[in-house]
Amino acid sequence: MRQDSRLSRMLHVLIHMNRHEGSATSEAIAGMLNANPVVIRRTMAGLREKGYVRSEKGHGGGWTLSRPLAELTLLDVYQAIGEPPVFAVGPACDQPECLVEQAVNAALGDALAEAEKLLLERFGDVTLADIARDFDERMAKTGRDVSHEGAECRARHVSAKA
Amino acid sequence: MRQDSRLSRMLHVLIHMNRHEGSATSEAIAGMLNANPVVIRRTMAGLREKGYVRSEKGHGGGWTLSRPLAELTLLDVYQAIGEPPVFAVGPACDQPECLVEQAVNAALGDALAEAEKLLLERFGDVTLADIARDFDERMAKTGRDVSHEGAECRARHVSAKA
DNA sequence: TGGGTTTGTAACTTTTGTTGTTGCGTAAGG
DNA sequence: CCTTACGCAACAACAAAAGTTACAAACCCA
Repeated sequence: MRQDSRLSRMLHVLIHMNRHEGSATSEAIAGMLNANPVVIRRTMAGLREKGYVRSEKGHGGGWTLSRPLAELTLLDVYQAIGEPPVFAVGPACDQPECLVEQAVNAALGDALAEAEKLLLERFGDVTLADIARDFDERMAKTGRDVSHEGAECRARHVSAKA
Repeated sequence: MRQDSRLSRMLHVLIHMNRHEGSATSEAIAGMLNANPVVIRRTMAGLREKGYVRSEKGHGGGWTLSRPLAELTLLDVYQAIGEPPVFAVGPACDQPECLVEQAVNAALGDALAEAEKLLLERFGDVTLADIARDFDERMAKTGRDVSHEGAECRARHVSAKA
């Protein structure tokens, strides 16, 4: 099953936007993420509805942050993109008649629910400012900001198997 | 993203096999799960390699359990089917050059790793005998075993939205 | 007002992974 | 030797994210 990268992408964008003066167009953002402008608009729409970003049309338009990163958690962003399914494993059937399958779903569901609860709690604990701070530390170590200077991430479609 | 139902299915099968005298053919199992015999063989192959089940060809052949349910945990079964990815959300890129993306991946990865650890711990805590016991309780309440008497689960492809 | 810029959206294609299907080989048994 | 089953490879169907195309709507500036 393919993984949904929308959350990761939105986090990435928001932090870049914070380090950016003025607004960024979908085109520019798509360039940073090595992605498609329309896909960016599609995904950012959720953030706009929540009031986390604003978009403006026409000359000098684009996207701007409308609240500080310290007031945004991973959970906020996750919810803004529509709370997509967290797990790639799950029951074969949601409303089984078979009592065995009901018991299986209950056991599996309990474990998954617990893990999801923990995950969302962790998401709620981390603000985008925390991530930005981690970025600053990484940059201090490296000595320079290599983000988006040249080659973008091209490793995405490389097979994981050796 | 579509959910992987192999774990759920294998749990379902194993418990039925335990309540079954003798062996069950792929055809019969596929009937119980409302699935395809070839898919069953494909998935059960992993369980066979681990020694959890045996398969025999020819007349009277089929699949049989080769160890008690109390000695099988959800984790064992999960590993037997090849430890498929647990999460449907994940990073856009595994080896990003961008330091922002590295920081995002670190934060996201930490939360996901913690949730996965908890999930697999829970999987390790639950034996198939536990699930079978839960089934017995459900049957006691209902008064009869309605499992696979008539209609199978057909709700699978029904839209979740109202 | 007119033209270029940029978002908003719908429709369609591409891609990736699970599931389903077909076909043929092999082993077991009567 | 013929039927029953599994083993396996190759391919089709399907679902969901991502990419693409096309066009409308809003905005800014000259």
